[in-house]
Amino acid sequence: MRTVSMSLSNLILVAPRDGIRWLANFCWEGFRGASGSHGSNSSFRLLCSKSSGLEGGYSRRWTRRHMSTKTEGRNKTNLSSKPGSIVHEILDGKLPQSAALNVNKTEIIETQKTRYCDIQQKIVENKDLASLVTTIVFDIETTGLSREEERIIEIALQDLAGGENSTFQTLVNPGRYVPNPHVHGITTHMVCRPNVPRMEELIPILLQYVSSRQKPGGYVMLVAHNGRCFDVPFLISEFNRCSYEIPQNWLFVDTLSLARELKKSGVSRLPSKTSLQALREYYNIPLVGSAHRAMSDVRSLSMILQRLTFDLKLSIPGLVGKSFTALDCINSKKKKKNSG
DNA sequence: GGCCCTCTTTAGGGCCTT
Repeated sequence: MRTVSMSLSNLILVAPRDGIRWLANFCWEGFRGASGSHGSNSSFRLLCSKSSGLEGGYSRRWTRRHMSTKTEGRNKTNLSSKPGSIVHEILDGKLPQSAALNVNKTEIIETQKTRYCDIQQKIVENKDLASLVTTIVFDIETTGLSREEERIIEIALQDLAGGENSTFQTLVNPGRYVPNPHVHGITTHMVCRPNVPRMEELIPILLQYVSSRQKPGGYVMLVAHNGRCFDVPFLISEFNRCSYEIPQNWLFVDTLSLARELKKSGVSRLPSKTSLQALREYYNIPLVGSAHRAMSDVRSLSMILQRLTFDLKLSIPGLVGKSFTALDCINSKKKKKNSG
């Protein structure tokens, strides 16, 4: 009987051949651990933040206010114990800007490309390295579909390892009118509030959260449905807008691609549609919370990922082999521009 | 906007994400 505390690394190391079933068990335990707990809310006090209104304009006045995000789980991590470091980063305005890119952008992009490829290749070739992979399912809600013009208004993540702070969710203040509450139920009034963090305030917290879940010297595999075309490019766009970059050790997996692959293989009688809702209904996964809210979709996707990987006989190295990087998204966009 | 399918590849339409 596997327990939540048993790490995926141990499972993979002991007998890689059974990685498929173990991944499924692991996901299930992680999900059950997170959803079954009452959790603990963690509020991060940000001493400095830009105040904003519906029009999206910034006030340069730094204000003291309480900003809340929410985490759940059982094991302690260094996230909640070090709010000061988050405050420090924002106080000093030490945004990890890509100043170096201005020096020799091409050279750095090539270096990053090599590094990204190295990570994927190494994990696929050396299954022991799979123990260093942290699998996090995530979802975003936005004001619309265009990453150029729209903004993120909610983000949720779930570390499939479970434990305390295994989930992270927060509304995001877009500083503008929310035109599509009929889609997700998130209204302008809910997000355009002083205690709702703006994206530039949230990113350092998000980076620290993911970092807190990461194993020493490890990698992060972020999973989203239709992530390749929507969530990841949207995230890249928002990071860039706030002068941040997606960390180099983040790999991404798109469950839409997995579902399409499974459908194509004929192994499973998947429905013609491969939307999140269709997959949830096909696998008889109960809806937790409101559909189209970020955490609800994350919980559904955590279960769907488990089932898809089981049906596709995929272990962690197999998933990594199907992953892509932020740079892949950026490069494909550039190729499209050049060819057009 | 990338991916997949087909009545296809010299293309177009639908899915999927909010």
